[in-house]
Amino acid sequence: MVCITLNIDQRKRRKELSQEIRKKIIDKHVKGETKDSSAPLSSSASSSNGSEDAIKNILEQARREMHAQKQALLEIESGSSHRSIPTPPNERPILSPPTHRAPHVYIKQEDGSLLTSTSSTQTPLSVLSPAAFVQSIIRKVKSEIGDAGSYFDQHWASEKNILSRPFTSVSPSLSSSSSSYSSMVNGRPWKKVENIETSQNEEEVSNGEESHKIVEIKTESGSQDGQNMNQLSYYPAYVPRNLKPTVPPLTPEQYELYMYREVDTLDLTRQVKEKLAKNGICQRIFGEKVLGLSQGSVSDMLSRPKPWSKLTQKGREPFIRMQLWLTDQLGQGITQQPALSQGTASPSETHPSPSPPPSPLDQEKTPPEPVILSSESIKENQQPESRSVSSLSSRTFPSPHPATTAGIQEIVAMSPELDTYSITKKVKEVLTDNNLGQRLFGESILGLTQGSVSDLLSRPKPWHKLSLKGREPFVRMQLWLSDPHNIEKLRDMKKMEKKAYLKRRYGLVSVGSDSESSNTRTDCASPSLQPQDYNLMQMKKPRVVLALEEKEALKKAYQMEPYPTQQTIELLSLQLNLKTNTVINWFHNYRSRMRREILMEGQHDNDIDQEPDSCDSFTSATVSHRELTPQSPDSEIGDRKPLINDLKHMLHKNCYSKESRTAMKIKKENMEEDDYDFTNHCKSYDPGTPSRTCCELEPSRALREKQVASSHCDGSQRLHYLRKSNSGLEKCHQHVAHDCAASVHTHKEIMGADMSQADPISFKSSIESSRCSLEVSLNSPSAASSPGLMMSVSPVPSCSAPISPSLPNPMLTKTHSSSPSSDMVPLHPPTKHSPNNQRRNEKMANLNNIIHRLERAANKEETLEWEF
DNA sequence: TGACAGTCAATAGA
DNA sequence: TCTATTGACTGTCA
Repeated sequence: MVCITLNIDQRKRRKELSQEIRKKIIDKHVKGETKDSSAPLSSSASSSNGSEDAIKNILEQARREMHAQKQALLEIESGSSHRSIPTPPNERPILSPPTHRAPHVYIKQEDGSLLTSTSSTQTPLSVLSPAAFVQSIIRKVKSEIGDAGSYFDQHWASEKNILSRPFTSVSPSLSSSSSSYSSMVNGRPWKKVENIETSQNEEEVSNGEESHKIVEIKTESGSQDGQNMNQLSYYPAYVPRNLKPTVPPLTPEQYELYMYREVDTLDLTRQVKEKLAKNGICQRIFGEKVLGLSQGSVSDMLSRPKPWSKLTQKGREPFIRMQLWLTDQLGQGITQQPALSQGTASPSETHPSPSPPPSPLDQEKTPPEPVILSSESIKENQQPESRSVSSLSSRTFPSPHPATTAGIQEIVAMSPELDTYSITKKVKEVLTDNNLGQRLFGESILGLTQGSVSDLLSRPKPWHKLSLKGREPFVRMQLWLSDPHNIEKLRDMKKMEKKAYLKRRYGLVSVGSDSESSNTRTDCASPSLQPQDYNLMQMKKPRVVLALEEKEALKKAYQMEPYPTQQTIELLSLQLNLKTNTVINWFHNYRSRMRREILMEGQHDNDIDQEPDSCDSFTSATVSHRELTPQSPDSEIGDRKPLINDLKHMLHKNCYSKESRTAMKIKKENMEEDDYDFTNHCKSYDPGTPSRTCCELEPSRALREKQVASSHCDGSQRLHYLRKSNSGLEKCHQHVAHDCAASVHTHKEIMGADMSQADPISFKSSIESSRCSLEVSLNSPSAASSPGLMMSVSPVPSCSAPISPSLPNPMLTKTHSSSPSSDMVPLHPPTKHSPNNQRRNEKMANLNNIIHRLERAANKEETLEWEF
């Protein structure tokens, strides 16, 4: 309950913030209409708006002052570490509207239909998430005021959090770090540690993870003293920082040169990326030698360049350096690498920004770097783009949606509700029809690994359940779908990947730039396996694979106690001989996955509900739910809408799953062994016709909705809910009367028997048996408190058919075998796929547990409402 | 600190 | 070879 409450609060909070952000953006864009729209793909501001300019000037002035102060502090202080400096609220620069386009977007309408629109006018939002937004403000302020010791790192640590992310440069690692930015770059702590332990020099170890670690560390430590940088890289993030970055900061004069010039950071970074790629320059080297930043920071900047207008002075520094580098005005050590073909369209030629004279600073920061390698760099500098394939994409698959490079997150933030199910469905179709693998798609388009893609495609969360970050992949999918050349491009990538693979395989290319580099481990990997790599491999933590019995035990434990106490966890770990962390992780994962799956399927069911053959009453109930649950932030019911809907979906799913529908279409299936929980219950049950199932399920849903309504709504809203649910029940009654009278009778009998056996307070005791979970729900206060209701239509129990996991339960078996009449009628006929049933059961358990907790919490004050 | 979202990546299965 | 599963992890939030 606590958890749910928190969710509600979080949702509320996010919603408020989201609205606030949207409002800001809208305001901003409304104000910014006069902005220079000619800037191609520019996310930089060209604010010509007077008031904005004034504000901007003030801010800039303030920044300059702060900068001066910081510089002074920098001179005074040395090696200071983090200091938490109280930060006054600061303004958040708002992005000028990039001119990206977000072509066809499937927009989920209120009525559930899809609206495909060309949202060329979509205005981006430079926001990661509402929470991140707020934090970024704080961090930004910190970086602005910044303590001297963490000035540089603070800058990027904060700034990059609000960078807009391009659609194209999709790197799994980067993508994964979108919201937090950190390090998601993929870290497997233990791996990182190993890397850290084993590598003495980050430049020697090109392991991607390690580089990520470096990213993380450097992000924390920021631009450090050059000589210490590498060393610091192997320290935890809390390592005291040095003040001096690898590359001395640009002088105020240099800032001045660019300060008021509009720079298309997007274009700039694109050019840099091209140049890096063409010249095979490693990001890490580039970052350290040219920008004075870690590879991660470079990667971030290149893949998610912040609009110029949003950059602080310090934030602009790297971009200035980039310009200098592009124009060969920086220490040209890097660009003079053999592999670097200077002829490669130096963007500088086209870059509008003036080229300030190379400063001594530049000379310092770009010492010749003979170390640079091509193979290594190739990979690394592709890493920001995306891994392997995506690295190819950076060259050959520039961007399926160039415009979206303005910042996918902006699009996400501004995106209307998308139908994730439809999108994923479509994507799956396209991928399948065109024989395009998930891996390729994921790595090059979504910036995710195959597993994640599979996950997303098969179990897309409802839009409203996704955080901004979580919505990103779906927006990318949407954008990709709208790209008329998406398939061709992906195919090209596939070819390129093949070529790269062949090259590598035959020794032409020693470094993986192909599929194997699909993970960060190969980023910037050295051509050959280093000794430390072997060490790493040896030290690699083996993946834990839980035995079936262990899983079953955990599942049972979960059904009994979804949120196990520490004691329970320890007990389980002892009994199962597992690490407590493994048990904890398992519970986390299981809860999360059950939740997600249920939601996803609920969403799917919603779609199906729209179909003619779906239950009218439920459809109406669904609609009514939507209608009744406005998204007003201050509305309790609104806040609870997701929850209620979730519950509804869960119930719906479990009572009316697609499997059941499928099964119904498929005819009666052979009951498999692990369907025993259903088959045993259904011996007297004829899977029957779809209509019958529908009838059976409908009441339960309506009933459950009623319960949910009772427990989560107040006043008139609750009444409304109840009316609706009653309406559904009435319909169900009708259905039952017409189509499944016999079945209903059976149900009644069954329910009578069942309910008579029900022990409302046998939560714990019921755990002892395998029927635990579902019966927990059945016997939950709400269920118990509405026996009449149960009796009248009965499907609830069927809905809550005993979950009894897959392991046979003597008790259960006995009960059902000996007393057919007491068998619960299955919600749906057993499906052909036994895992589905089992999964459904598990989900049911999950659902019921949730409901149970809700009801338990609401029971005290809502008791009367349960009966009607 | 716990719950959670999101993700990676090893592994299993088709 | 591709996809699905899933243990583990990071970062965020309250």
